[in-house]
Amino acid sequence: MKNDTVKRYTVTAALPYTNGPVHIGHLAGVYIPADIYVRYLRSMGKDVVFICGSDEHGVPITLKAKKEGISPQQLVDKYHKIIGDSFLDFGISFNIYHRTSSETHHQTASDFFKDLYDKGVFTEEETEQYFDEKANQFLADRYITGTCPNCGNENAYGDQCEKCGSTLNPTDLINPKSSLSGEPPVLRKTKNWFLPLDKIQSQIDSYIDSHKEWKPSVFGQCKSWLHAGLQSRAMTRDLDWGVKVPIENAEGKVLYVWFDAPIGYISATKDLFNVQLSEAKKREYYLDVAPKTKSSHWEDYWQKGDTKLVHFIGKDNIVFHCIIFPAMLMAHKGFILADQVPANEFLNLEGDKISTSRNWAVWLHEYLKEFPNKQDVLRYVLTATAPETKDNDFTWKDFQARNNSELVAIFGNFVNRVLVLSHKYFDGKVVMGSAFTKTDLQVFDELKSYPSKIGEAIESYRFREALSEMMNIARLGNKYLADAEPWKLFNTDAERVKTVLNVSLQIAANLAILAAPFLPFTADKLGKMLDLNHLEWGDAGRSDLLSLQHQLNKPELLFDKIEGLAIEAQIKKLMDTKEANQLAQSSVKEVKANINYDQFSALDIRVGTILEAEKVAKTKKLLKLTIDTGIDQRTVVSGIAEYFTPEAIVGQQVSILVNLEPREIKGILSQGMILMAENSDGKLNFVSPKEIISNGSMIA
RNA sequence: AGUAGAAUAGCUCAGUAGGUAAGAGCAGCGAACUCAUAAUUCGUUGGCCGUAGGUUCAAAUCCUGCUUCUACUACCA
Repeated sequence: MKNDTVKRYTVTAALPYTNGPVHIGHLAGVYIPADIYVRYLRSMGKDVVFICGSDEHGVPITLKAKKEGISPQQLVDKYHKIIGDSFLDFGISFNIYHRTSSETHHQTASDFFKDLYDKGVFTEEETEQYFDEKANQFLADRYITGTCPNCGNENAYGDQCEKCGSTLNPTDLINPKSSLSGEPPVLRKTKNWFLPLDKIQSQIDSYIDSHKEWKPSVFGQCKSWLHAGLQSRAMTRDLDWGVKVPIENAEGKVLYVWFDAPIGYISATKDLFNVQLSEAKKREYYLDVAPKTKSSHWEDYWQKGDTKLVHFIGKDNIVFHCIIFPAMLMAHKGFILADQVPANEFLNLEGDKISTSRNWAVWLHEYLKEFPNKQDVLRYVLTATAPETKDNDFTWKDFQARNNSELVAIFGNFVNRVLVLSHKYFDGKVVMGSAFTKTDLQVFDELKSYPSKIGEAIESYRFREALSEMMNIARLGNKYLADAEPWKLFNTDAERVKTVLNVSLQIAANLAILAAPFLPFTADKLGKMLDLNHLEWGDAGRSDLLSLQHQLNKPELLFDKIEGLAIEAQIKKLMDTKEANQLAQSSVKEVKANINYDQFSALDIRVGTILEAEKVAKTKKLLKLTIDTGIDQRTVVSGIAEYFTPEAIVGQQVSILVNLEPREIKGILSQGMILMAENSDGKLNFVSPKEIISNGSMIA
């Protein structure tokens, strides 16, 4: 969309799922870039709403609530507050932080569904699903476990066996068990409503094709889906937690969370302008003041063609924001579609994937306790290392280095030296001496180029680049001071010194404006030190922001050095987490039921030697082994390829169960099973005799 | 396993309508300076542009294979 046709902006940030607090990955990938973008637009005087909220439905919420022994509502209440507070603390400037469990949302999502239903958009399908009679609910695939028909793993999930990697349907499992009650589930017929994406594929095709300017990863991901052909997708679920399906005979059914969540953006916008909202609700939604928008109708932000809609998300939600949500909006008619979807990649932490369940994360609410008032440091580091084009790694050492050698040394130091000099020589007054020199004018010229340079980078969603340009202003200031050397001139040419400090102060004043989208707390502090009134982007570039005789306040340090000790403490904390995880995982499994001696002696386990080994084509984990068992030479297929290369194990002695019924795996008849010891982290080891023993020896 | 994206200096990243000798910041090294949180400024060392081929007068850039990482496919948000 061309900028001159844009009248207003609707900016959304992915709704965080409310089953845990938010961490640095969320911040770096979604909320900081979105916030920079919005703060910049506001500073440009644009009409913009910035929308977010808690995504509070779905199966994992109900399970987590059960685990904690509280109701789903209590669970989402708890995390809504934690997450909302974190965003507030970090200066993520949402106009509203709404929630999908709200009345407004239930009504909006329900109406939306009903509208599509009445238009005959959905198809109905009756399928058989596993049902847990004890828990009285249908089971998602992931919550059914059983024995894998391919490899015999007893803990395969309903959708996949993690041992042999095969894709399963829940009905494939032998002895299925509900992970809710532990009882065997029964099959029950159930009806669900499907969005026939296949029927509107051509519309989606042309929508995506009209956005070749999207990031390669986003565009590519969409093309990949379209290439494969869109499938009909169920938009309802058999569950009691969520937005009730608003039609007859749909008891016990709710909207699929990915149907209801994006509608949450719309519900939030409605409540943003809802004048009837109580004060309590306003607090709950982090809606303190009326938004500075030109319109007070939510429709303008969702239905007018001159509104630019931008979704900030992580790469895992691309399909929902670029295909499914647009498909829903197209089917409903009357809504605008996203103009940009700047999806970021993922942030890793100290080399490992961030994981809520493994507690491998830097949680925002914990960070602020350990680094009080250092929101901007984290904002800076996460912007500088944002995973804009590929996954990136956050390390505490890098965090420290960027604070100490960039924020402290370049930005903080420049501001500090200017202010200290001004107070030392001129009692903190803005003064002017001899006329500007050629050098001064060149500095002003360069200064003038920054607002548009930074603005263009932000508007192109290149926040790393924008940030580094902002830092170049501080660099410019440091260099100017070093070249002009006012401390040397003061005794001989005080008039020149006055001018030099004037120029330097104007640079600092510009910094206060241009740093604001990235470092709002710092910009604010700097503004106070300079006693600047609220200035906007349009003022930046000027060389007269501070007028003569203007009194500056006492300088304070903008950033403090972060010592190695604090960093080591953080690293230690992570190492402790790692250890705790290993301990938790290595907790010894329960003993199985007793067997009698006959059952034991029925097992024929022998010592054998691997003669040949080769990878089974098209599999990740399987090796085809030829084993000399002493009795014969036979073929065994074993799922060990992730830990052993074929060359490395030829000649290895192993224990082999030789009287296991043969089974065909990937078209190869496997006659027996190699005994493996499995480590807590899943690593496998051969169970073999310490010394070479003749093949065929019995193990008993 | 398929589909898509990615791989450039120790670290974080720029760099494609193919074209002079591959760039920046940080770290490292050397020097200057002292207003400043030993911060700053100047200079400088680092790259077979993942790997093997191909197209071309010319390839980091285009094509193919391979390796590694990631997401999605996977009614799990």
